[in-house]
Amino acid sequence: MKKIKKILQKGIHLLYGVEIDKIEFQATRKDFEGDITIVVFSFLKTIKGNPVEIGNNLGSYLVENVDEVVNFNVVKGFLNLVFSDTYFLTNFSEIYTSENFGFVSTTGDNKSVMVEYSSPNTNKPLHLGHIRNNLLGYSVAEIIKASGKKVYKTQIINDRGIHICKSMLAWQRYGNNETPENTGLKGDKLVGNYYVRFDQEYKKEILNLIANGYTEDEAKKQAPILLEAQQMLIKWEAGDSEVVKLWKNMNQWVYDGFEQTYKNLGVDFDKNYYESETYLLGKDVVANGLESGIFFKKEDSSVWIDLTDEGLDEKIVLRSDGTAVYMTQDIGTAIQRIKDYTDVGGLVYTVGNEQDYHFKVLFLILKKLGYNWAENLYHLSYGMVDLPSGKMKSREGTVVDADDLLIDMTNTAREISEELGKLEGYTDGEKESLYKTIGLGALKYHILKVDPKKRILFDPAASIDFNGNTGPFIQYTYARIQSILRKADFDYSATINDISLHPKEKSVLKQLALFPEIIQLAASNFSPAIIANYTYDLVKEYNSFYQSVPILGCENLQEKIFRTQLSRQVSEVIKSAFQLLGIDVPERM
RNA sequence: GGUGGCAUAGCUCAGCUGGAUAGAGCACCUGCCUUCUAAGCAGGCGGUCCUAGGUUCGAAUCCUAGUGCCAUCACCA
Repeated sequence: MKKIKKILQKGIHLLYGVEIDKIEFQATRKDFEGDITIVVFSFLKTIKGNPVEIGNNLGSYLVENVDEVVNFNVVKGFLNLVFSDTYFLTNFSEIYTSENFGFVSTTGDNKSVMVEYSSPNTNKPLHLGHIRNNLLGYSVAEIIKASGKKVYKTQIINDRGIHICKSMLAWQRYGNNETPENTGLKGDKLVGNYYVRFDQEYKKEILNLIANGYTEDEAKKQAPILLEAQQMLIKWEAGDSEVVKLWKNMNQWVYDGFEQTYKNLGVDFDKNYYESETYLLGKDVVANGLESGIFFKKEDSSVWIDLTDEGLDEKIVLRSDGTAVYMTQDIGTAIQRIKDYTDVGGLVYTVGNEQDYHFKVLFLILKKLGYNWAENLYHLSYGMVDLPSGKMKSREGTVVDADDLLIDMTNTAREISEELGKLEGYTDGEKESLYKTIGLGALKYHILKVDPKKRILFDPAASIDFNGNTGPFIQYTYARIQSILRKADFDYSATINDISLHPKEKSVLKQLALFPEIIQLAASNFSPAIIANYTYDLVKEYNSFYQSVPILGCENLQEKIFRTQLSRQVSEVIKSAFQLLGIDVPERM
């Protein structure tokens, strides 16, 4: 492409005596003949004349002077160039023989990136919203890795605060010493139940107080159970051994439960941070910033930062009683991370778009504190997952539970597979693992294919599709290719360079060649959706090719070899692309 | 009210830094399993790209204003 650009510039100079440094190439649209299109319109400012005539002149010049260009045509102001089959075949053999096609290996020059995702509260189980968060964060981490940077995956566990005390208190009052062991419940589910229980009791007490003449606002503040929870938080901060013991116990239950869900979901972390361990550092930093004048203190001794010059408000960073707020601990956590990993030059936060403002402020504060890495902070902000009934609310029980959803998806995959009945010879264990691969593939693809910043409407009643633009469709194509490769019991390692290409082969080839730039594009946009949509297009092209021409049944050996190689390469790219999305591919289905 | 995001086919979504007649899937209707896996392929139906202006040879895409939905503007996290 660079070569053509150079020659074209030379040609323009020769024919018209002017210099043009910006020349744009684009893939030729399907309905026209050609491979690459140059838009002649954009030259009209420097070259006066009829665009069609200019196109014809430049086209002839290129055909004469560039070996790879064998033909051209001009439609209106569009110059379509036709490339030789040799060019495509050479291109393919480079792709076919390259190791990890499309992936850029990590080099020492690039600063590492830390990607934060998941970051749950430890008072309730994970739900569909967390699933989107986890899938996005995990996938973006994989994509950045593939684009050539070292990546650390991390989460911040929100293990302190009033919400934790609520579950603790309800368990103390109504728990009868229930444990995950003696109930058989997952730890996060057990704790979540008591969080809901707290809310029920709290609401009862409010109604009671209102009946006794309190206003609603008063009742909400004066309910005994809430006061008791607040007492508990104070005791926790003071290090009360009884409370801390209970806290550790119940948090551990939750961690064990999360562990299982993460494992089922197929995500992992290199390092966990706990809010209870970083908020103190945040407080120190605020104290220093107060001395250097970045923050200021109000009469009630709360500490603030003034961001009105940046078009934002004043924002609190420390309460009047000296305790930390959300912002305080986030400042501390960020700094702690760079301390722990000195090679990290930037942080990515996977957090819902309801916190856009928070992160804008956080990034500004860190910049004002003078950290050079503060230039490389990115809030991977994504839209909420809403149900037809509206927002999901844990306290009201209107959530789609993560574990339940994973089981549902596996069940659906099982039903469909059994109906199709293509798995003779598979053991029960192999089947179950396949159902999980397919079910999870459907769910993950369904969520990842949409642009992160858009909100998703999830209807549990209308089940996720397994046909069309879906994970299983792509997995199916992969499995089909594997089946061909299993049957290809001949040597297809030779390099093919002198056959004439079928249009369908050419389309597949063009789509394949895009993979490296797609990875870079997805990385710079932090968007798994770009990978998903690319893969879908590739698979569509391949299936069309598959149905139009024979592969193993091909009579010409050269063509047979080439088509087998092409199929294999497509399956490799599917596998790589799905790896970036955290989706497995099956050998059969 | 201030700020930010979103708005494309009945539904779910693509459409890259402006380019040709706006594309897929689902749903609905036709065809295709005697050949490498039909979770597939080929075709049909379906559009005021929210509205109105502007910039440009050219706008779904950029700018301005408006409308609608969502989020946010807490000594909650």
